[in-house]
Amino acid sequence: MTIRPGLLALLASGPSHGYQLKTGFEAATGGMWKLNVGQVYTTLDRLGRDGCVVVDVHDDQKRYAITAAGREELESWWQALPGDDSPPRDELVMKVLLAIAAAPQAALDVVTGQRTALTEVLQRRRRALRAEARGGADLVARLAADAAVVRAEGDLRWLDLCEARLLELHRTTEPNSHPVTNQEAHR
Amino acid sequence: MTIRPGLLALLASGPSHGYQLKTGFEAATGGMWKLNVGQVYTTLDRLGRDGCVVVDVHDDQKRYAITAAGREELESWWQALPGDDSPPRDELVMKVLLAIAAAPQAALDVVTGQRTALTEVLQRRRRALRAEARGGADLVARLAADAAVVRAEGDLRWLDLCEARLLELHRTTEPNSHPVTNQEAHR
DNA sequence: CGACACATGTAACACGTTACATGATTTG
DNA sequence: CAAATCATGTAACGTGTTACATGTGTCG
Repeated sequence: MTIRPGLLALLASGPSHGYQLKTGFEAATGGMWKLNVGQVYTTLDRLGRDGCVVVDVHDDQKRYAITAAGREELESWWQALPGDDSPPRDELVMKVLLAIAAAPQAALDVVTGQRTALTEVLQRRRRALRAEARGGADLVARLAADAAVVRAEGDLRWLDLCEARLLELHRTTEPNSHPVTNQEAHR
Repeated sequence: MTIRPGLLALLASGPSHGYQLKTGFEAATGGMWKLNVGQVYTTLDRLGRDGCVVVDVHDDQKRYAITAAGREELESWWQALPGDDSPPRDELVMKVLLAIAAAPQAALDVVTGQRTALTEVLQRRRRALRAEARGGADLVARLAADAAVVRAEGDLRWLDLCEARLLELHRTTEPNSHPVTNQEAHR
């Protein structure tokens, strides 16, 4: 994900300079996404090159302001569905699919390993969520915690599905003692 | 996500050359991830530089083989939990959080817009999943379709949560007057 | 023959990450 | 005064994306 639309979003409510955008971005994402300031400036350069922002210098400081083109690009981003154009490319999914392709009988190990690890993560995230609810955390922090929990729950459900399908496959393909071409199985 | 561990996974079941890895990778991911061959070669170069693979030339063709160091890196990858080290950085989450920060009153529009679009995507994915189940598609394709459905369902549940929280916030911060109908805004 | 898959690359660009350089202002 | 924050950058690197160059082999 690019910070480019994020900068446009922040600029939509008024011009500011680079450092302000950095702190604003980090605040908006609840501190989950720490930015290197350098990246902000290079991205602002590209935005300027593309006509999405304009600069005016005042008192040795640069103020960046969004343009009509910038608002247009931002509006498209608000409406665009993430991952609609590009396929999932989800790392967990890729890992399991590659495990199946590379070492079918080891794929189950990967699935169960991921599941036990993810289960712990989920418990931790649920605890964090409850703590925030009790502590009266701000909206952003709570929504982020919710997203993390929902994501982990979905991943776990999918891993269960993977296990079921893999077990079914093993039952049907090797009822007993079938010498699969796959001997080594990493180490 | 990097293709680097994917190449190692494919090489774990035997040496092959670049083009073979490209087609193998695409096959393993059910055609969801199309590779440019050039990327395979540059990644193999780096893997060679890092001692994860070795090359031997035969008949004008290069065969890449995984090394012990490569198997080690691969094993770490199998066990590593995606996104455990790095925060979520989920684009949908970032979009909503940035909308809240940049234009609180427009955030509800973004949420509902995303939800209606996502609902359609989910229906489409469910249809695709049923079609694959009927058509007896292969394991990889079905698991990928399952993942897409589970992901969309989770995102939708989270968007519902966002809407509820935002509505609650609007009720408490602007007690009367605006009855929260979420048209227009932005601009 | 001509199109297409096989096979190996290089070049240019966008973007994220890390690190570093430079100076002003604020504050303990 | 020293350290932290504010403010603006540059450089190097990994990686993904797109495009292009250059051959061989195969098949209709």
